Amino acid sequence: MSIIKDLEKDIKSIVEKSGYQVENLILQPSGRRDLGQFQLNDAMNLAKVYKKSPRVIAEDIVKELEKDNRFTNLNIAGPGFINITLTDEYLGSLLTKIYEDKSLNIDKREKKTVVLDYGGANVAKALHVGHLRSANIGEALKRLARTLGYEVIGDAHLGDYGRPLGLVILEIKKRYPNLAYFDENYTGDYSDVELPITNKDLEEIYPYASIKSKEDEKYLEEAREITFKVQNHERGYYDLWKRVVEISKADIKQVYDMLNVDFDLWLGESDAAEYIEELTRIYEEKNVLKESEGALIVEVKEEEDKSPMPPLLFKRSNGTISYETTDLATILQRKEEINPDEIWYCVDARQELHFDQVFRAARKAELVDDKVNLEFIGFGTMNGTDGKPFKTRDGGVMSLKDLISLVEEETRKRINPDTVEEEKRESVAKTVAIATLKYADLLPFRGTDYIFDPEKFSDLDGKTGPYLLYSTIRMKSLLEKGAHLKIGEITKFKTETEKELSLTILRLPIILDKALDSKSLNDITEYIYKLTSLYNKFYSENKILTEEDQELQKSWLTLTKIVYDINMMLLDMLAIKVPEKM
RNA sequence: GCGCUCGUAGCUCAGUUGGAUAGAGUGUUUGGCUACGAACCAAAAGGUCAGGGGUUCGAAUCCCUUCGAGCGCACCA
Repeated sequence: MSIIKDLEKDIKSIVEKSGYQVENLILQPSGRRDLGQFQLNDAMNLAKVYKKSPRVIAEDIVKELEKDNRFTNLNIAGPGFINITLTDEYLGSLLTKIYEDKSLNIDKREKKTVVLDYGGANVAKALHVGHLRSANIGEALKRLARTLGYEVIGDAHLGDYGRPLGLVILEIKKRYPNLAYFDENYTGDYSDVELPITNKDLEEIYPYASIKSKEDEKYLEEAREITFKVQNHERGYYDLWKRVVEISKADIKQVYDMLNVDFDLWLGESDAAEYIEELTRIYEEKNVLKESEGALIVEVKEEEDKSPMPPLLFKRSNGTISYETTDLATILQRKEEINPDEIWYCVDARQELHFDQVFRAARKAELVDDKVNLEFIGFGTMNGTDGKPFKTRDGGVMSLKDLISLVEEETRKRINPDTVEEEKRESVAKTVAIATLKYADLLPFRGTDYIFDPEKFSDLDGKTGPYLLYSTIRMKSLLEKGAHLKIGEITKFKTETEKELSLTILRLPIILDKALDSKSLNDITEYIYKLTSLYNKFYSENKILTEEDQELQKSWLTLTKIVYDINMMLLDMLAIKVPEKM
């Protein structure tokens, strides 16, 4: 158990010793730092239960707390707030313990297997700014959950099924009608066939076909037919699709690599398609499929629903499979291949209704055990400065690659030529650019729609990724220069800043816990900024390496090392890399 | 129409299982480098927490209501 949780438990038992039962005692930072480091609000709540004045209860509790020599400056304020301050010796000893054993500043949870579905990439479509959030949030959530003891399997769940594939193949057929893939008499091996199509072509072909299908009914019908052929593994069409997926996947992977996003599985919707037969059989056996207007549906509406709840479309009237059904098949696939305790979906908040339907339909056919938690982790939309989904000046979407280059232009200008060797500057510029983007994206609460302004994303001062990298590198540099000095114990504080910093360090486990509960990273991005800026304040107040009081110097270096280690851990959790120099 | 999410400083956002004096960055004004790395630090100014009502010892947070915004409502994914 973490030190802060231990302390909470101790205080809880002290409160109980004073004669009061508390359900859930929370030791929170005092809102009045002039009165104490922590505050207890329980006296006010207990007043109702025990029908006593909260001040009297607070006095009883304080009387008991005073017997403990770890606390000092105990006082009661306002209606009954109890303020608690730790003695310097005690606070220092707690920090020393953390220096010696980092695991004392983290609360592991019981092991669970989780499949995390994130990324949102689609075949034949370039990753654009809209994909940033799922990638960043999903990756960080995965790392956070692993740090707290879960086994997490990240799945890219590539969008490689449905109508888009029909459109792409159709357009390829229009442009290259003589390809062996379209030759019914061809009996050879398709891997020998030369395909004159690059990823760049695909990125142009799909939007072209998509627009055309909206204007040309006949074209759309042809695409539907091809979709059907591919979904039925028809020779030639299916093989070409596989090729297209490979080309596209290689490019997508490259962008995810840049973002330090790493999937354990690169399964796609089409892999789940293997399970559709079995899925259909289960749904037929459970007798939950209904025919409606020529299509097969699952009713998912419940009595107490206030909101509209349309039925889940299982099979379209033209025989093709909807994406609701591939999502159900994916659940079945994960159940059979992985058997997870939870499945998390890190996707756009606008898909909430869709997943609500899918989860209900899954429960209805008992695809997974009741205990298995299916969780929708929706994130907000990135809007432009006009409040509408972000578009570039010419009205198009901005690709992630373009965005990265844009920010990179700014970071390149700021690299210190005295510390970074010339041949490393390009890669450092890229690392800092990625940090800028990721941090800016993870700063708002997950569910918030936020305004995306490329210029603001390129800002390198203040509460930004570069600030954190710069500060962390400076800590490291300091530790290296002071490597010959004593370190390992905190026995002395000179100013309030150091104590504040120490208290912030102690709060880490609570922050991690909260972040995993809310499945949002903004608690962590806020925390790391708070910790770093407090450290920078401390840094500017003192000259550590030239300090003559050796005990103080030792305490300071130890504090530096603890903060440095936490920063490195948290940045890694956010999938932000720290360059050696910048 | 029904439903979901939201409205906090000039701008971008935190803060909501109810706690004391509502925070941060940016922008504006100002001070601090012959460096333990200034992509830093310090200070000032900036708020009827959309409006109104209610519950409570206590409300940005919970309830009701008005106004405003975004999103979603089966054969696209």
